[in-house]
Amino acid sequence: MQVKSNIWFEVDGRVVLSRWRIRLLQAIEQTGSISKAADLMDVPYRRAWEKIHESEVRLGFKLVETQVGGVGGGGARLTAACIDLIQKYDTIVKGLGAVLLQRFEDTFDT
Amino acid sequence: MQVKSNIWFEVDGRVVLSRWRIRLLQAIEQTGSISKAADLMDVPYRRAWEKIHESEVRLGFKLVETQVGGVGGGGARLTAACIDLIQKYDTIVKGLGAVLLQRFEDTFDT
DNA sequence: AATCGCTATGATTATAACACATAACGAGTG
DNA sequence: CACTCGTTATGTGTTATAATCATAGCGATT
Repeated sequence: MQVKSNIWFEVDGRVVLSRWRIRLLQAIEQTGSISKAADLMDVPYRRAWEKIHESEVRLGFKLVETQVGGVGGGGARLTAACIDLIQKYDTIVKGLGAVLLQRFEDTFDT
Repeated sequence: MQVKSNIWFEVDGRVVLSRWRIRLLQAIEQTGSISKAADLMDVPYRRAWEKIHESEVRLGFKLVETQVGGVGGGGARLTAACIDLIQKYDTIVKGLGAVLLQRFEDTFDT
């Protein structure tokens, strides 16, 4: 048996940022494209794009600046607002996982 | 925007205990029946029973001792192992929500 | 103008949630 | 002893949700 956790942000009761979405955004930052990020996350492009779009609509601002066509077919990069949000998420979540795991082990004597 | 969290236990990658399931079990403890607990949780009996059964199979021991027929048609009560698990879950989760909220407010200056 | 791979989105399929329905049970009651 | 009653347990069909497949359009570079 193991303990798991998730921490996410909501707007009007709908998810706008979760651990998975954070990883996806970071993958976009690394690869420079939604498509490559989707491959990295092992999900179809469709799903990656949809989740980002969903978050953007709910938040009311863009997380990803995309370019269609051009060299390499196009690409994507994170907006400043997105980078700021990721940073805030990391700050809030940092260390909590470790605390949780420690408590779990203490409680179950592993 | 608000922060949300969930903490759950897994066995072989499958959920065996979550906040929702804890509440369900506690409702069974209070009411003495899965049926009444389901009403309290505002879900059909079918679902309540299924989730409990699922958890029991995955854990390999019973969470709820049921009696079918008899006075009042039957009933249900938590096993000692179940009560122990609930207590462990509460111990682990206790206070984490408050810490999370505090961090959220500090980070977003609310 | 031809290319390339990426964005964007429509259409389809698979999966999970939900609601409905019903059999079996057994302590108490008349 | 036949009957009642509310509960457990489970089958079945339907609906909603999520994942997958497929394809059009773009534009800097060659």
